Amino acid sequence: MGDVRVRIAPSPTGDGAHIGFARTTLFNWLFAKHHQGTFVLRSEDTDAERSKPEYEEAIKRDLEWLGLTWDEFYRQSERSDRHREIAQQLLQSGAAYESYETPDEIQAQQTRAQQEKRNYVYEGKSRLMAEWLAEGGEKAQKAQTQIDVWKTEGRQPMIRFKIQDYAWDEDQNQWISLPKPTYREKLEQNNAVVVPDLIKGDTAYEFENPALGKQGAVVSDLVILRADGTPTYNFAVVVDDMDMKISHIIRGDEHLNNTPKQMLIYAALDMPMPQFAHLPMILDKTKKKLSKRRSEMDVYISNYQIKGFLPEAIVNFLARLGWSHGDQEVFSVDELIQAFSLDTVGLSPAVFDDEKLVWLNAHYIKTGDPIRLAELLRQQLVTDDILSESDAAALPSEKLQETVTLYAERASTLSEMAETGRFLFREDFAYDEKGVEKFIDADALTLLGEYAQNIEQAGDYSVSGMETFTQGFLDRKEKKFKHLAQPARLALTGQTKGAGLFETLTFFEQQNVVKRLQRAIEAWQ
RNA sequence: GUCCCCAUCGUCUAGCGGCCUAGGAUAUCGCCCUUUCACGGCGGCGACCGGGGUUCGAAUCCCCGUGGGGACGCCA
Repeated sequence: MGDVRVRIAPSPTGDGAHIGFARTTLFNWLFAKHHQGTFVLRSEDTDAERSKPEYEEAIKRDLEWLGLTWDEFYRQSERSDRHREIAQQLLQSGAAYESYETPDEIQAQQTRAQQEKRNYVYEGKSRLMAEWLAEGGEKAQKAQTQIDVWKTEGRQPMIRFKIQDYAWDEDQNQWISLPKPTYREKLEQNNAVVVPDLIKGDTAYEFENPALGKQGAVVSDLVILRADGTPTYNFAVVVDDMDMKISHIIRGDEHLNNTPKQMLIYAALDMPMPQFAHLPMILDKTKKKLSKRRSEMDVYISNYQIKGFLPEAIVNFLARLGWSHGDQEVFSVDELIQAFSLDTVGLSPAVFDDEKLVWLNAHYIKTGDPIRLAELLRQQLVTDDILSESDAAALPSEKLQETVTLYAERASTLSEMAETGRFLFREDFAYDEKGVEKFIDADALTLLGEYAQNIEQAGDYSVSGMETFTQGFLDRKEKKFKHLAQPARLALTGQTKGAGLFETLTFFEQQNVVKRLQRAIEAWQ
């Protein structure tokens, strides 16, 4: 498959990686790993308004947390000289030209389009001047005069890339046809630019031409360099992908319509095309594009981290969003790398619903390494304000591991584990009211009291030892286990649910058990 | 409005012309296990958007509808 080089190109404008981006990243990463290729991270920070260094850091942090590490890193803003250089090159070759319209004039064109109930296209006055200039003769004179006027007005030109084959002619008061740029001519088959896509197959784009009354994709001459010399997205992407020798562009579906424009730039530069693969998007529960602003759900990876999700669960979950491998649901990272292929990426968009993520997370908690989970739980206890940082740090790892074994089968997230297990680390828990009502009466209090008194005599303070001891105790009192179990659980944990009684019991020091039992009895008298 | 993409259980998906009275997972419901809660085991409910073709045969191929989504910037 040659040298596989893929990239992801986030714009650092949000608070870290969100679900959709993480999924695209994962697919790129898996593709690179599968082919022993190179995975490039490129920060598209050319939007000076919205881009911030801390956002870039947040994205890196999230990707690292997920284990999606990159081989090379670039910052688009640091490449503007190169972008200008290529823009100049296009200018020299006649594929691009200087465009002098002011924002107000463009606005006016948009308004005009709206009034005439047609799609906005760039009317191409500067384009026409460029054509005339190239033509020479009288027209060129006229064009030069116009350009000189613009210049004396102090207008700073931006640079546009030639795509359209029409322009509005003011003199004739009508749309006129222009010759197609040669690279467009070369690229088109049956008057259409065909995007070959590894996932979608071929998509043909025929362009609109108002001069011919032809409907089609709305494509105007593309602004590639703003008046201030900064590049625009569609242009910078091509230059960067070209320079970075990207072999496969794997990105969201929403970019499919950009692809013909980008292909045209490759063609104008006479550069080889990368292969394209457009992934179906991820939708929110209302079936709209998953968005940071609109979607009323967690879209940030970091939020899932805070809620106690494991990175391997998220990776596994994300992998199965739009990709499948037969009936297999659970994949280790190595299995994913092994099995991943663009051939088995689906075509339809997937709704993001975290139900299955919760299940997967529970699975990974159940099967995970207790030593690692113990440390994660330690952090979670702090995150969830159950323990102070110093108290959490002081906890012995064994106690945390014990907690993990006690609750791994009962918790879907680390946060849930920390929350349901909070009584293990704190004395100030409340008793479940319904439970007290249901299980605590005079008999239960008496039994608990006697049990508390006897417990100190238990010789073997282990799970099995306590089981034997308790059975003996109950036999003497002629009581069944069910008479003791729930009252004791309530007294020790405040809850009517939880791990086995003896496992819970032996989690504590023997004296602490007595203390907790007595405290509960006092509270219930 | 124009262009583009998509269409199987609530959700994620398998299916690439006969293996389909459509499979798995999740969610949900029931039963079992059980000191509680879970886990686990077993079972139930639940889908091929509609209409035309093509074919001996269509969830699968084609066309037309319908529905959903996306893109139409000096944002990325």
